[in-house]
Amino acid sequence: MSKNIEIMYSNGVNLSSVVAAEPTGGYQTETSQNQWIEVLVDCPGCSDLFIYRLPAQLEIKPGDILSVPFGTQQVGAVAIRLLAQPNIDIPLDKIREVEDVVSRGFFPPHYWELLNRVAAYYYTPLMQVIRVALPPGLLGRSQRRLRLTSWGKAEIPPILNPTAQKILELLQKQASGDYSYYYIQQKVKAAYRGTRELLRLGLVESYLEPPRLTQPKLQKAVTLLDNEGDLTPRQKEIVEVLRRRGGELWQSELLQICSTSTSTLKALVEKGCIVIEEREILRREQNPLVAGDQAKSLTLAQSQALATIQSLQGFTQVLLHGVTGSGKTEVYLQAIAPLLQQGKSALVLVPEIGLTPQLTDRFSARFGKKVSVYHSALSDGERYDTWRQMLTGEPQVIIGTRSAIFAPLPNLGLIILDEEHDSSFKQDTPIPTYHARSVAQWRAELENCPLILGSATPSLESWISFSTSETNPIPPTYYLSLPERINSRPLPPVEIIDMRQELQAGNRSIFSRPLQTALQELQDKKQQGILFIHRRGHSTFVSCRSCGYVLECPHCDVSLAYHHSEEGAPQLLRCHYCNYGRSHPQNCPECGSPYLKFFGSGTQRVAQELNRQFPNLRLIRFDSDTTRTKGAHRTLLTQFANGEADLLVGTQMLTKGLDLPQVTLVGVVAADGLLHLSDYRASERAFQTLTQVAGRAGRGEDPGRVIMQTYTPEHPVIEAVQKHDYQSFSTGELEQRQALNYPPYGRLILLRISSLDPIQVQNTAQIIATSLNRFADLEILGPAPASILRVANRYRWQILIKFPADALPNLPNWEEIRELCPASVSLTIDVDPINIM
DNA sequence: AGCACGCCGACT
DNA sequence: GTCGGCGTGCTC
Repeated sequence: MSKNIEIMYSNGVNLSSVVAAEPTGGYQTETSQNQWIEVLVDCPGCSDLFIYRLPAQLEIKPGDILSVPFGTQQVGAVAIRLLAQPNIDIPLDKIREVEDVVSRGFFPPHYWELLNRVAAYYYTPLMQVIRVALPPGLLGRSQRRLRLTSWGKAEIPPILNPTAQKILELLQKQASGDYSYYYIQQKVKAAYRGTRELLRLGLVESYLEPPRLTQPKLQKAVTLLDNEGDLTPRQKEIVEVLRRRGGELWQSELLQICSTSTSTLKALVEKGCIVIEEREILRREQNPLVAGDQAKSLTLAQSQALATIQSLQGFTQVLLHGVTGSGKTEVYLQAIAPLLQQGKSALVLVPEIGLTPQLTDRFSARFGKKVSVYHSALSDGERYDTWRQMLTGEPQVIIGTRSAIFAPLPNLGLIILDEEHDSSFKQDTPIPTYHARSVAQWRAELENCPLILGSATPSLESWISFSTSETNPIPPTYYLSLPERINSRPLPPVEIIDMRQELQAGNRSIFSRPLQTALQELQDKKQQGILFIHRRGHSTFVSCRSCGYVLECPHCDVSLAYHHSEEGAPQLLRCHYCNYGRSHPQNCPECGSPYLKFFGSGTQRVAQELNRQFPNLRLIRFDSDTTRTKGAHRTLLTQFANGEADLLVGTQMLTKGLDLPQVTLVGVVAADGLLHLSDYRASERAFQTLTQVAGRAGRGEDPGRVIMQTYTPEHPVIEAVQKHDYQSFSTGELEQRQALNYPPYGRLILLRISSLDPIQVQNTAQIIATSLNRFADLEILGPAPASILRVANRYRWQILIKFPADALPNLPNWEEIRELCPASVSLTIDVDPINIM
């Protein structure tokens, strides 16, 4: 399969020839011959290589990350290959010198090939791929800034033109009197006019700030030396403390322990008793200390799966299909343990940070300090340090989200994608629009190591490639099943409640009678539950009872969601697409009527309703509103685990691998919100989400139950979820996919076309679609406006290209397609799109 | 991305 | 005539 892909996509801009020079193994040792170096510059639209002179005294190897002068600025770059001769005919005096080496020794073996493959497959410039692979703050770029001169700070200026006046005021308001050009241009329109005036009058000066790069954090460390001199009692005391702590401490710690000051230490340095030196300290996320634990005993299915995994050699793929609560994590842990002994590392990818506290804690408990997390919610410094730490090659476990698939571990022994069906493994903005599962497959192939895909509800892509019994597939694939929960706990029974009947029976509450009873029992029995709601916020839209006017976002074609704030605080309407917010009006903006009504229920509304009906029920809201701050996930889950609440009320976030053994009740307020979405994956996603959320119940000693409210109880997805029947769901769904040539039978490429100009996008979309019609092998769907035409003032159209997965269609030259777009229209090519709304 | 260069319409 | 808007192209 992957061989085909290479052939299919090598017709684009072929960078593989460019970077095929082995930057990893065969470094030229005789660098004195090489006076020049070709680099890839971090600049949009510059996919060509640029040549630079090697400065004397600076050793540069391919793969090093550099800072180079580029035009008037300084930008980041990656060294590609050394040259003995400049290979293009440009005047020698135009070739500039490399400024500096920012980081060395990145790019373990095969890493280039991986990046190239991603770039080729997703039609993305290589530099964009390198950007996702690197931690932020390595590829720097200089910045043009403006600051007040002493003149400008003091002087009451002469009469200035209005823009100059505005800029001067802006700068004077700031303590340092210093802003970037970019910021000023955002704040003041036609800023250049004023800038020029101010520069001419000498009130401001413009300067180029060098790139700000993330730096290793240094801290003073105190080391004990052998020679005891003639010491005072106080000094002896300090030396003794140091000795007891192993002869080495951070200066700050030592000062605190001995409650002393640096002058005392200085005296010890002078006596030759200790040395103080700057040492790099790793910034890591502060994880609470977890008690160590031991390998747990396995069920039969678990140990069979483990035995298979441990017997794997080289590149193999495993689908670990384990029902919710079947103990996949324990299999991962025991699969990794021997690898670390062999000096190898493992990479574990998870969908979102939301579920990492529990998972990382379990990994930390087992492997201690060998575990690091890597995801975008870390600070730049933490990401940088974790990343650099990987380069040491120490055997370790990295747990991370999507982008961690690029973690530069030199000695990778195993890759695990947990919850592999989860759509957050796919990036849809910005480019490259990669799927971590595909990248993981390439990476496992290149590193020649096994890949484990774990899920209770495998994606149909994975399911089909593992269940079709091809003889001797390459790579070897294994389907491993964990059909039962650990300790023989049953899967929870799922009760389907027909909300139409509830309404007929006169129940107008958002809670059905069975759910109400269950909530009441929960309280009486002192048990815990989870309530799943499809949306956050309070109400999905606000409408006027008199004229029917719906409050909408001024920048997007969606209604505003109502967010209820704390008592007394202003009530807020928010756009869930562009985050626009405004206060809730007293009266209808259209007709002035004071009767505004809230429709649709989000987490807030449900929480409010619960408070009204069950005032003694203590609940925690768990959605992206309440988990926005760092560490909030952990805090809320800890509170819940400690029994400080009875009910966890939340969105999708609840479905992602939470393991809360005390939960006996799971309620789904309205399953329908998931079912009726207009893309071909809606059923698959609904099945996965509902099965996963149902799977949170009954994971501990007490049996669980699930109550699922719906208006369409006969829907096949609902029936499959009720029976915990993955097989019949996937069979039915695959038949439909096959009939329409949708994935996994067909492949898709989505062209997203957007612009601020509604007419121009539509025209461009039409032109592109027409041009695509020349390709007989491709099925072109569209152009069509996106289901929400306007988001953040951009009008969006799309064209879906469908073609058979196993054929090698003649694909368009995307550069030519791109040229059909005027400057104001942007085109994104999304290969294997997941979000086609 | 910046920043030059160069082309057009509204002013002295 | 010139100033100053903005579209186009280059950066080793």
